[in-house]
Amino acid sequence: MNLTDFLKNIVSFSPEELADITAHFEREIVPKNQTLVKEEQVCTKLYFVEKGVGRSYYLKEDGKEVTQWFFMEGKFMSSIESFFQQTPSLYYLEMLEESVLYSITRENLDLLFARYHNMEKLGRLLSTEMLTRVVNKLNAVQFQTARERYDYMLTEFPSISSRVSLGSIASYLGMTQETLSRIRRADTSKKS
Amino acid sequence: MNLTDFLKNIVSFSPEELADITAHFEREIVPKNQTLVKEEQVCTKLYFVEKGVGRSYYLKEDGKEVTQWFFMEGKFMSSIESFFQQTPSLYYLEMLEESVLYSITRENLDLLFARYHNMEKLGRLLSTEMLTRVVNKLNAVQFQTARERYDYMLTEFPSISSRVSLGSIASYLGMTQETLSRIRRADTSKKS
DNA sequence: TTCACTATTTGACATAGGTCAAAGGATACC
DNA sequence: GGTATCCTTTGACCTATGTCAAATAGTGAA
Repeated sequence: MNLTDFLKNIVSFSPEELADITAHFEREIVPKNQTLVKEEQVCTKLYFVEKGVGRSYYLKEDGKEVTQWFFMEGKFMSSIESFFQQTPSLYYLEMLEESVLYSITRENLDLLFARYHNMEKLGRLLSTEMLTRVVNKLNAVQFQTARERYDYMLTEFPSISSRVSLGSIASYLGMTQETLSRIRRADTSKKS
Repeated sequence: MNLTDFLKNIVSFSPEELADITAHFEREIVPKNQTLVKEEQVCTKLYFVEKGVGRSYYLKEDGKEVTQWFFMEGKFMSSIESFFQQTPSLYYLEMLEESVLYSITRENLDLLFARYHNMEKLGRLLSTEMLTRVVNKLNAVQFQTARERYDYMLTEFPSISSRVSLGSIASYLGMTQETLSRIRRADTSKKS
């Protein structure tokens, strides 16, 4: 999914708007396991994932990584609160595969928000969409069994299990990797 | 917190914009325990809570109510996905106290979004703010003990415990009311 | 191919918080 | 003011999932 097509599908930008907007993004190719933002740093960019997968995570007091979200192709990725409030990030951002990203700085994004009414609209729509996704996860995490949470995740991120390590997925789902491993075992024995 | 002041604090609207925007809202006074939206209905309005407290909740298969969110004075309240996608609501909305609300329909809101660039900006800012709140709750619910989740809630909704029933709060926090009751007991014995 | 390292699976056991049931307390209605 | 109803607390017991430790399987570098 490329950036221009993605934007066109959400808001009907004029060709001029679209050209100006995309001109403010910078293409970046980053290797597997690249960290984009560390905890405590201010996140200076918003990224569009054209190719690859990323995740945000934080470290618990005991040093364990907890995945907060996965960012697949065709999604925007950032440490949202840090990026928008320009405060130190609570999260790390990293790419889990070699990836093609389009990045935009806060200043340029603000400039586009101010310049184009349609751009604000895009921001509003993407942010309500993300909100409903997070609410879905919240409901899954809060009231479902480990088993059901795993099923929820497969609908939210269908291709994830083959692309991302067990431990990253388990912490995203709020369970240990042992538990996730046992769930998968139950699955394979059932379906064979 | 009244609507005009609230709006002014977020985006610098001109007086004309502000007057036109607020003119599209309707003041409603609703009694305690009034249901605004039922499950399966499309939520037709977005509400601003001037006075009172509301909550959204859904019913689990076993019929138990699960509180999804509380809406205090000075916040917007709706079944967001239903309102924006015009799909049947997964949630009930109800007011837990006698309340003063300002409501706007989807058509009027869309009209204002289209008419004022600043209005889109307001929508974007409110929606990212809500997103960070939901993310905070998600982190609390997913990785904290019952005790810590209770503390999180007191920072998010400081006055809630005296205004809302134990059961509503417990389900919001993803625990049973028995557990919440035990936490509170531990609190009072500690602090005396 | 082998070695070294990392990721996953499995087992035994521990525990936070759930369930069920009953007893108090508080509230509201007649 | 009494009684019905609802809300909160308490107790006894149970279960899903966590913890810890070890075995096994995968993967990449040389």
